[in-house]
Amino acid sequence: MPELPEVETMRRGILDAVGSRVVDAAKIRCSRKPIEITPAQASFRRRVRGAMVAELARAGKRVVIWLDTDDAIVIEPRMTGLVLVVDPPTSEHLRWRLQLADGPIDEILYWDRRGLGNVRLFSREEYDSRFGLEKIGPDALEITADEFRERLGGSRREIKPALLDQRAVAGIGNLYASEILHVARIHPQRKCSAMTRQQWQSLVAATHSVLAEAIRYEGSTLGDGTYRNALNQAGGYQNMHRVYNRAEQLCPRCSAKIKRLVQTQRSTFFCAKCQTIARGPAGG
DNA sequence: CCCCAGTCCTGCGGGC
DNA sequence: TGCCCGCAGGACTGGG
Repeated sequence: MPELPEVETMRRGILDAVGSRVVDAAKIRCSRKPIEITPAQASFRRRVRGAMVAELARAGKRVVIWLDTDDAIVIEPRMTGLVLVVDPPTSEHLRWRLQLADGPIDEILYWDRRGLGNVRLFSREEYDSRFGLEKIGPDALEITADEFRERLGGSRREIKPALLDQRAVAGIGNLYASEILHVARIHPQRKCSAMTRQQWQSLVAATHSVLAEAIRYEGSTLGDGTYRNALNQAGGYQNMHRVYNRAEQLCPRCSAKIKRLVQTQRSTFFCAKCQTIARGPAGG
C-alpha cells in the first residue's frame, strides 16, 4: 500500500541519515524466496561500490538513490516493502541492504513481507527510458489542472480507476484515490470525459492538499500495521481518513452513510450524498 | 490504442 | 481446533 505520501516519508527518512555518503557494498540478504534484484549480486556490488550518494529522489511510488556514477538504485516497495535505517519488524523478511562506509548509520535496509517489491540498478539512460514522462505521468504533487484534463479528459473510463493509472499521474494509489475524490466532491464513477473544468480544478486542489497533509502525518499505517517510516514508526494519517475503509460509518462532512463499491477489482469508498455523478461539485 | 482481467506474493480473518 | 478460501492492491502481461 505505500503510495506517494508513504514513499516520500521513506525518502525523507533516509535523507538526513545518508547525506553524501560513500557506498561500501550492496548485499542480498534473504532467507526466503528472493525478490527481484537486478543486476545479480556481483555485478550490482561492482557498480555501486565506492560510489557517492548524490541525491535521494522519488519517482511516483519508488525511492531513487542517485549515485555520482550516474547510476540509480530504484527501490519499488509495491504492497509491503519498507526502506529502513533501523532494525526491521522481522529478520526473515529482510531482503536487501546497502552498506555505507561512514557516518551515523551503517546501512539502508529493504524489508518486504510479501516480496512483491524489487530493487534495481539503472544507468541514467535506462532510468530515463523507464521512468521518464512518457512512462509515468507528472508527479501528483506537481500536476496542474490542465495536465490532468489533457491526460484523462478524453478517456471514457471512470475517474477513480483512471487516477490509479501511473502513466496519467504518478503517485496515487487505491487509498488516496478515494480520499482525494471525497475532498473534491466528485463521484468515483464519474466518466473522465464528462468532468467539467471546475471539477478538474477541484480534483487537482484535492490531490495536492490530501497528499501534502498525508506527508505531514507521515503516511497511513492500516490495521495490518505493515507500513512504517524509516525508523520503523507508524504513520498518523489513518486517523484522518474520511472514507477509506469506513463503509457504513458516517461521512465526516454530511453524516450520510459511507458506501463501498468495487471498480476494476479494487475497493472504492465514497459518500453518495456529497459526491455526485450528474452535477458539478456540490456547494461549489 | 484503450482498457480490463489475471498474475505474483504473504498473512489474516471468516466460515464450517 | 484446524483447514480452506477470499481478500488486501502495488505494477506488469496478455488479449479482446
